[in-house]
Amino acid sequence: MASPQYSDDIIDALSIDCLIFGFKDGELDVLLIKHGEGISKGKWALPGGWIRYNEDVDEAASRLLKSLTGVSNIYLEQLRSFGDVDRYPNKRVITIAYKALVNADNYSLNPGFTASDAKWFNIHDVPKLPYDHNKILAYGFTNLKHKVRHEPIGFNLLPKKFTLNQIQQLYEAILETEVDKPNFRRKLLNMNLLVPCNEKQKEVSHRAASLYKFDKKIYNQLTEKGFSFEL
Amino acid sequence: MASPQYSDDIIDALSIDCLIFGFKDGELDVLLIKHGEGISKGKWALPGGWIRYNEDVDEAASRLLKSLTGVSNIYLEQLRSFGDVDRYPNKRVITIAYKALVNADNYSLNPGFTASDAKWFNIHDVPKLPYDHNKILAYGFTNLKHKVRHEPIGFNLLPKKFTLNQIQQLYEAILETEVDKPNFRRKLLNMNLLVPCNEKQKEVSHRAASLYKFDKKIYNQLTEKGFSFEL
DNA sequence: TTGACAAATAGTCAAAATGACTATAATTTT
DNA sequence: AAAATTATAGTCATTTTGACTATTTGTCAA
Repeated sequence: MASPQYSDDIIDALSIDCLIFGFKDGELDVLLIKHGEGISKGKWALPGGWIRYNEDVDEAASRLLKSLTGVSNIYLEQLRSFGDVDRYPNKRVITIAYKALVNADNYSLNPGFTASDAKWFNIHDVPKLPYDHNKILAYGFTNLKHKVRHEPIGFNLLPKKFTLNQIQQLYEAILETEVDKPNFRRKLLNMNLLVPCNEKQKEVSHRAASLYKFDKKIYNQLTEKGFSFEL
Repeated sequence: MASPQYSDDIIDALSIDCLIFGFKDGELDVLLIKHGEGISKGKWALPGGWIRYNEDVDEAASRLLKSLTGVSNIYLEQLRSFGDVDRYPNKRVITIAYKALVNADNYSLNPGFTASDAKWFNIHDVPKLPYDHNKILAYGFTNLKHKVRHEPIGFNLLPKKFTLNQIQQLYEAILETEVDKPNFRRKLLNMNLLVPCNEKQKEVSHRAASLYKFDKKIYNQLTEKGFSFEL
């Protein structure tokens, strides 16, 4: 058995992959890195890597994401693991996938470690990825579609203050459908999840919309308890 | 690095644990085994073990469950993995937890392999388990509570033909709450998920209830699409 | 400065779903 | 034959929905 000798010894049969969704200009994106070395050099892939013997798996996910992309301090949540025998070439590697939602505007990408580049890709414009990364992405996207109907999700994907239309566009981007505007706002406002900022958006070439923010307490309550948001 | 030499070589940093929920006489149960050997000999724990180099992780879960308890041919679904540094004594082991729902009546338990005993425990009567197994159980139970509101679940937990009261008891056991009977049946029947068998239950000492079964097609549709069943 | 436009926000209304009940029906046991 | 039990049917006021129409507030271009 491989045993931990140095603090950065890694567990060799187990990797981590991060699926990071971003929202920007009404579009849903995914964060990919370009491998700078290794067997997939030059290919775009989900950011990921190996787990050390002396760190929790959750910690490993945050560390890897930060070292590869520069993105830190976000809430990563475990998606599931993928363990088919042949998912990785020439070696048995099981991977644990993590998922996070971020506001793409807030993150400047700084590729590092074994990544030569890092970039946001539109969800519908993702190239063929190595290993089973397309499968992980598909699973994560489906998972997000389900999630959006049962708990609030905009907190991480939207700016602090946002308009009702922005949050509607977010729902539409995730669910890949269009919804009726008046009905959407009525339903959303009735949940008491949003509080008005008493401010208007600026620099738009038409009537400015009111800005809202999330009520943190209600948001957490609803995340805990779940709700139903059918559209 | 440990390398695969024989087909039953195992991956040493990674284990599997199975959380099996059963429903019987209106009660929600969990399946535990008694360790017959190893560092937890004599203790009750979730059935689990090691993954071989030449099997998918999903396969490993089924194989282990069967060899330890005799239960086979059930749909095991991955729950999530647990990877804290200190979750397992003297060694770094990350575990992948699986979950299944079965009709406890249909399964005769046959302890085998490293298990000296296998038994159903009422969900509220589970002893202190080794490692982080109580944490896994708690996570899985919460997961089940959420799930029951968003997709049909009785298919595996109930007998082929069942009464409306049985399915209501199942919901009450999972959600740990009581619900209004007429309203529950109205809501359930309106979903078109159930089809009447045109049969009555037998050998009850009061008015016999009609038996229903699931409409497989609608069941699958709803599982796919999700729904909202707020109580 | 005025009218065309764009988008935000308000309001209408019938239909459906919900929650809290009450009433009745079908059995079996005493 | 009455009492007990559970199934099933029905009532009704309130809330939520879906599909709309209408109005307001602003920019921009002629």
